[in-house]
Amino acid sequence: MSFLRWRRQGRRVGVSLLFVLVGSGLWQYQERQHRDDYAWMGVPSWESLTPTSFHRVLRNEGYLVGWSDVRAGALWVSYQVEAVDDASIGSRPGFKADWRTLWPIGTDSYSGSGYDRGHLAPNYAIAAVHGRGAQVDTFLMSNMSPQRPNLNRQLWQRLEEAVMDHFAPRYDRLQVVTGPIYPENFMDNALNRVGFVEIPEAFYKIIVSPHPESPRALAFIMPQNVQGNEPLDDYLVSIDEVEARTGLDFFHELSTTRESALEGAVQTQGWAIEQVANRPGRFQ
DNA sequence: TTTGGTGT
Repeated sequence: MSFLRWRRQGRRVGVSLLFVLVGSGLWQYQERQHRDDYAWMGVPSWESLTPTSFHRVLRNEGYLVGWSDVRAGALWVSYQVEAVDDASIGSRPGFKADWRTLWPIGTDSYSGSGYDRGHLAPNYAIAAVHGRGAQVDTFLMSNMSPQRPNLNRQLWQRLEEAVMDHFAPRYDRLQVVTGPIYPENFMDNALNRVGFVEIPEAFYKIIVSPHPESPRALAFIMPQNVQGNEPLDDYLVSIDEVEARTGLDFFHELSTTRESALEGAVQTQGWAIEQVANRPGRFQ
């Protein structure tokens, strides 16, 4: 190879490298922007890196998913909502498999199990706020978690309705993080699955009014076995409690003082939860 | 039906 040709090739490699660097820089920038739009103060991270807390972030229209390959389920979903004027949404799209999970989780994987395909990012709220494309994405099987019918159709539904009809109108915008809770010892529950999907023992939902100066938050943990007509405020917990049960660290970009103020205790002032705590469900 | 499954 002549010296000139070698130099030309070198330049080509240099240009290609430049493209890769600029391209991946842009991609990372956009990824960062996207995450900021959907996850106030950072996507949930693990408090210590264990096989059960490791997750990959799946991007969808309207919400993000933290997917665990070990659980074959989501550890969290993150999205934002605001009050909407028009309550009507499109009809329910069909459930869809999600090839990104690698696990073969089909739309019929839950049938006959006694568990519902419970939405983590909810159909109604995502559709009403983020549109039809986002609504379709909520029916990905990666957004489903095995949920007992009495929880999914009643207590959990009442909580999701309270988010849109009662909490969202009180503030400009809400950040919601929600997901499953598994037994403390992985081996105790490792084989308790619907198909490949591990069955949680409870679910959490964190609702934040992301005011820069004085953020406010509510957190709930609801177990699988409920009647469905219980008062919502029976299930209030601190965010610290959710972190202890999940091994996740929420809103880690907050300063230490802000984080402990927001997460250390149950603080219901401003939410008027007593007005919705006993509102009946739509599907008795 | 702002949630779903079952059976056709």
